[in-house]
Amino acid sequence: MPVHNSEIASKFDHLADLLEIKDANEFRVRAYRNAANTIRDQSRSIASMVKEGDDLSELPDIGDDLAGKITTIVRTGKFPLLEEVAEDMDEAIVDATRIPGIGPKRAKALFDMLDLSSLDDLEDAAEEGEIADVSGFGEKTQARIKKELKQGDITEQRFHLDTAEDFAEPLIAYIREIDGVEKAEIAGSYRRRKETVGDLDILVAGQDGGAIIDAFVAYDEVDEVESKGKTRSTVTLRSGINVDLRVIPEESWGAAIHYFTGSKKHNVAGRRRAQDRGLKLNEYGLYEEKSRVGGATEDEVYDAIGLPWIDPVLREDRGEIEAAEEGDLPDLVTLDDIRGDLHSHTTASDGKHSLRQMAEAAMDRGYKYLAITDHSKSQTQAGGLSADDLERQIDDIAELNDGFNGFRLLAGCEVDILEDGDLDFPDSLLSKLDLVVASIHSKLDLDEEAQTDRIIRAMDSPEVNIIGHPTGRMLEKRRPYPLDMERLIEAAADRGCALELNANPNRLDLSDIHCRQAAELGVRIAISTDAHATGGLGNMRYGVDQARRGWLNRKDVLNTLSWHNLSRALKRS
DNA sequence: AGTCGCTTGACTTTCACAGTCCACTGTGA
Repeated sequence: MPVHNSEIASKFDHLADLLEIKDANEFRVRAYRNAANTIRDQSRSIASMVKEGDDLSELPDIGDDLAGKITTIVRTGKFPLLEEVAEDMDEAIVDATRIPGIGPKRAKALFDMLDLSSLDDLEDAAEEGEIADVSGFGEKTQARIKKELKQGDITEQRFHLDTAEDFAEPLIAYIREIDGVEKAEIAGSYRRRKETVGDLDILVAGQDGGAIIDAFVAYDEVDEVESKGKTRSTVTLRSGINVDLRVIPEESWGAAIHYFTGSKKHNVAGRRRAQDRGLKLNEYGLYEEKSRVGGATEDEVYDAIGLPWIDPVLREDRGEIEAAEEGDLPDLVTLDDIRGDLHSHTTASDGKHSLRQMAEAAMDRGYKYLAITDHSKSQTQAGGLSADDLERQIDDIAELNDGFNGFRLLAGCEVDILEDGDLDFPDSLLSKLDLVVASIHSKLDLDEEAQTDRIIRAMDSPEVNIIGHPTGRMLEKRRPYPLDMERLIEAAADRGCALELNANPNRLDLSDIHCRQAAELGVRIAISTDAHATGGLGNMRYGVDQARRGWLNRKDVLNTLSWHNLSRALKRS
């Protein structure tokens, strides 16, 4: 099985982590991180590029040396340098850097000075008050470590949806080829398109379960077989993700896929309805008394409990059953409804591709428009544009647009919201743009009231069309900054300002729940990829999935509008 | 250390802030 891009990228990132802890040359560390980003952003499979003999050093930030290392990883699955560096290192130090405020230097210092070997050790040391005694550490740091470790979500491993797909899609393709497999599908939160996935639940319809499972555990990414029987098996893949496989007879398919898709609460509600109708619903089928009366398809299951089929993205018991009963299920937005992307970056700031390259990639996706929204001047580390740079970019975009037919680049900016809610550029400049996204990138630690006020003040400017990644969360990595979302959404509604649903699978910010709240108050949502390279535009589908989980219709989503209607919608005053 | 554009060497994100050592370092965006 070919090595996935994400696997190569995380090997490089892992090496960078270890080197950083070892206090290696910072440029060396950065070389690996840059390469990891390049690899992750590639829409083509690096493994297949190696197979076809493509020159990897053509890729940005990849030279002869890294091209060689990548080739080795693809051919052998091994990365000798990483193994060598990891040999005398404690992985727990890497885990400790996930504690906010603890980076490689401090983690290493703590583990060395206190002779620790696990996060549990670290927690004990914090409890005992030993950390405050280490030079460079004090009471505050100790209290923070104690608090973060107590919350306990540091080590729980969930996978972002895109990473899970990397592992799941080849696996399900493999399973479908196994002799005797009639049907195979991934259920669970993966099918519900939840933003992170804990493990993969795979359902197979087939006769000879034993043989099917033998073939399943022979999949070459299987690292460990935890259990293995005639109807079910649990394994861990080398990526660390757990996979549960269940084999059922085809006549149980509908009941089983319904059951394994969940959510648990949705299932409980469904079973209750079955009971009310004198039926019993379980994973094998629908039963009246002792006799089976259905369950071959999901339609049959829902029909038996008096409901139309409900899309998996809605199955959270958040009112979908009542809505189905009333014939009031939402007409969910689809990827085909999307006419363009309203947040992207170019080489002018921290993107990887030019205006023209981004435009062509957007046209290839069938879009009618793409907004270029490079960073503003305060974002120095992201190469933020000066006012002059932005003026020039506006001209460049106008010139490019003259050459396009039926497509339009929108001149925009992702302007920083400063601490007091002022914008990084004056309205006089922003008014020259087609569209303005305003985002927070600094001062993430303000209290709830200040942070909420700050964003609302930014929305007071009539030039601001969209608030970018509104809560600042990074899935599994950074909690949202404290915000009064209700007040924020109301303020957005009052001002006719849209909120972004950032489609990057590391963010998916807004959450499904906030999307729904916003739409209920009439706030439009922009589903935007925040692409930093042409490949990043492909993340749109994750945003659409999230929007669907948030019950959004086509009309709730800003970038389903034609340019003609969008340009009118962007005029706030 | 590694890339890139040039052939032998220049360049690689910058800056504010918290926290502890009150001048400095590490962290995080």
